[in-house]
Amino acid sequence: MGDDEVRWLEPAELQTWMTLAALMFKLPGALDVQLQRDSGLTHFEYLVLAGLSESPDRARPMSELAGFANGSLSRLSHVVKRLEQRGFVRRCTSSEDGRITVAYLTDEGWEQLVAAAPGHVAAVRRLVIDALTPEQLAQLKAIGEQILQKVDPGRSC
Amino acid sequence: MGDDEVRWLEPAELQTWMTLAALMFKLPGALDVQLQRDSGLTHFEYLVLAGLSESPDRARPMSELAGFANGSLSRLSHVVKRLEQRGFVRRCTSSEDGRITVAYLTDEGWEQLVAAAPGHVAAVRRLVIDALTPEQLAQLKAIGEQILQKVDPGRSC
DNA sequence: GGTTCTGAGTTGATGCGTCAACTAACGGTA
DNA sequence: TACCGTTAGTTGACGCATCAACTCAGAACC
Repeated sequence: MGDDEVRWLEPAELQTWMTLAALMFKLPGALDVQLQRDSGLTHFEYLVLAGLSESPDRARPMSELAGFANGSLSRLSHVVKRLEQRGFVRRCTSSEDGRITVAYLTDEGWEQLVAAAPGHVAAVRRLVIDALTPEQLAQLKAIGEQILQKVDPGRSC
Repeated sequence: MGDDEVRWLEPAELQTWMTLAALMFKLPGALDVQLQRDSGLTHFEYLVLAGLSESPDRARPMSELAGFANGSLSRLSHVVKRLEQRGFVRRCTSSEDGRITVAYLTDEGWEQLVAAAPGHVAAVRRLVIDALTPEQLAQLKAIGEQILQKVDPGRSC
């Protein structure tokens, strides 16, 4: 930083930060465990399938899908390759723009998602939604958006 | 689950959840990038060093350290091995209980931490603390604790 | 005092994410 | 149409996390 004057965290700030840090470490793991055990899917893989299922024709360009699932294009490419090998997804290059690859959900992929969704939603409810009051949910949304603004400015433009 | 009646997420709940999910995906990455670039440390490695530095004698049993850094014992073991190879940490078995391994910070480890801390704290400030009002910080702490209660009941008992 | 049980820690194989390097296609310019 | 820069996507090597299997030390029980 080049500045000797460091503004260290005050005790209250530190406590909040440690709580958030613990949350970031443990919540993803808890969700992955449930999904992996009950459906053989990663949370990221689930988001990929969900992102496709929400789109018209169950199809979406890779870049767009990567943005939706909060991952890099490289990561998505690897994951989609594996999902394709499992028969959940297929790829074809766009006829309009030869650079674009559109991934689309197969019927098996759809069924896999339908089978996985109830358990996943239940886990999200149990761990997050039902642990908070409606007021806290609103607070959390605002807090999350403000932090994301700093972390990743220029998303959803 | 075994129940056909699934309580799906309502739109507001879904939005909050997607925001939190995006946060969980991106905040760890952002912090790791800063630490890796400026200090060659992972966030987890940083927490390990920080956990040792806060302890009397700069030493702590592995299990305790794993709890502090929010990781499994196995993960910690691998990480401490690497940190030991880099000269930042050393291990020795406790004289009181032969099962316990205590890790302790070397002088080089201490210097590494001191060098890394300002940049890391600045990143935490910039991305999280300064993005929120004091009121929101208090809200976030409560929210985080309530979720952690569900995710990992029986921590800090 | 030997046997079993539990808790602490380590290890190696496997699988996933990241990074850098690459291919290929489009758009513009001459 | 040839060249250049840009954008989309893929690939392979490397590093880290996870899981299961293992070792070893204390506790408990008889």
